[in-house]
Amino acid sequence: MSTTQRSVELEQLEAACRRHRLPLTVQRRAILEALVGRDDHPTADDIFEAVRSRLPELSRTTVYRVLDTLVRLGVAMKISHPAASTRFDARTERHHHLVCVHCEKVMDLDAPALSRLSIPDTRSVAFEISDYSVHFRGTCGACRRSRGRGASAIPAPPARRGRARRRRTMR
Amino acid sequence: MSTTQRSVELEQLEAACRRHRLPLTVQRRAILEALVGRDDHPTADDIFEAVRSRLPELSRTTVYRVLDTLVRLGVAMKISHPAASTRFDARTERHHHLVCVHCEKVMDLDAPALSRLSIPDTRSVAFEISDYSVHFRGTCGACRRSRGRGASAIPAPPARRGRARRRRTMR
DNA sequence: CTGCCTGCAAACGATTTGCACCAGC
DNA sequence: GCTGGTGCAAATCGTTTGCAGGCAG
Repeated sequence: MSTTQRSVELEQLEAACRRHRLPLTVQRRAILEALVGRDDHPTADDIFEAVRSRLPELSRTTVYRVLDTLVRLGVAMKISHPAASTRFDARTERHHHLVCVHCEKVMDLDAPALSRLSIPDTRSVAFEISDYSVHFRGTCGACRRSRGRGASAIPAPPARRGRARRRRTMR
Repeated sequence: MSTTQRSVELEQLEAACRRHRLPLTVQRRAILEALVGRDDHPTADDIFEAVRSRLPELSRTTVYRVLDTLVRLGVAMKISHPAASTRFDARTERHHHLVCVHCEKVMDLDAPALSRLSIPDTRSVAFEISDYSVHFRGTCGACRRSRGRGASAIPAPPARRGRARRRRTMR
């Protein structure tokens, strides 16, 4: 799918770069494209792995820097997540998340009713709300199957992900 | 406030420890007390600093381990936050958060209407929802004042917090 | 007693920074 | 050509782990 078709997001990036007089580099395009192409809320390292095949010279540092730029340009978002590493999302319209407390997977949830909540009055704390999202915690299908009903009140700690072991002589 | 008065949370901890046959150590008490005593959603390191004055022997490792235990016992929660380090909260009932996108401060928001949302149907994705919270993004009073209305679409990166520089010869 | 817990030091993983070079515009 | 971007290596920060005692029950 799509070598020629430019996604809406890519056009948003071009516009934003022009507006802020930031160069539209190959890396910025490629990283945004990789982010748009998936809905699993990847970490910076996930993106690095994904883009590497097309841009072998790419460095992890650049991925961090570009993702940060995309967020500042409003083309991507960091999503709130209790896990160690930050996850990103190219969907910037209002939507909600299902977070599995066992494996920490995040799924998108579109629920029009939830996207029309009345914004609470926060003038007393001088907070100006610009947007919101609802986070649902629970157990995903896979974890439900793999743990049966006997699950204790103490959930097992989620498996650590790591960056697929490379570097460092691993002795 | 309270050298003698035991908070509800402390009693919950005692009960939970007894139930799971876990020893009720000084550190567990002290750390939970520190967490209960504040509403700014501290990081593990914030707690470490806070408890150190009373327990000078305390190690950072223990803080991490105890916070993790408190979460597993259901006496505290990790809160979802886009920032690097995990933040904790001793309020375990359903409530909501205001997160400043500039300074990353988190404020609690009680809004009974928001706590009675109808749970969406997630059977199609086999996800079992156990609880939820609403995250509002926006600008807090302090940041609003310190940045005037001319604030560009590019928010400044939030100041890094760090752990108040200690260790490492700092050359 | 016995097992879980703590402190310490070191390992680790995620992210940032300093610097020299390179690429959009 | 100027300005900001990128790659590399090393530094940092947050968090976890291995191991030798210690303490609650």
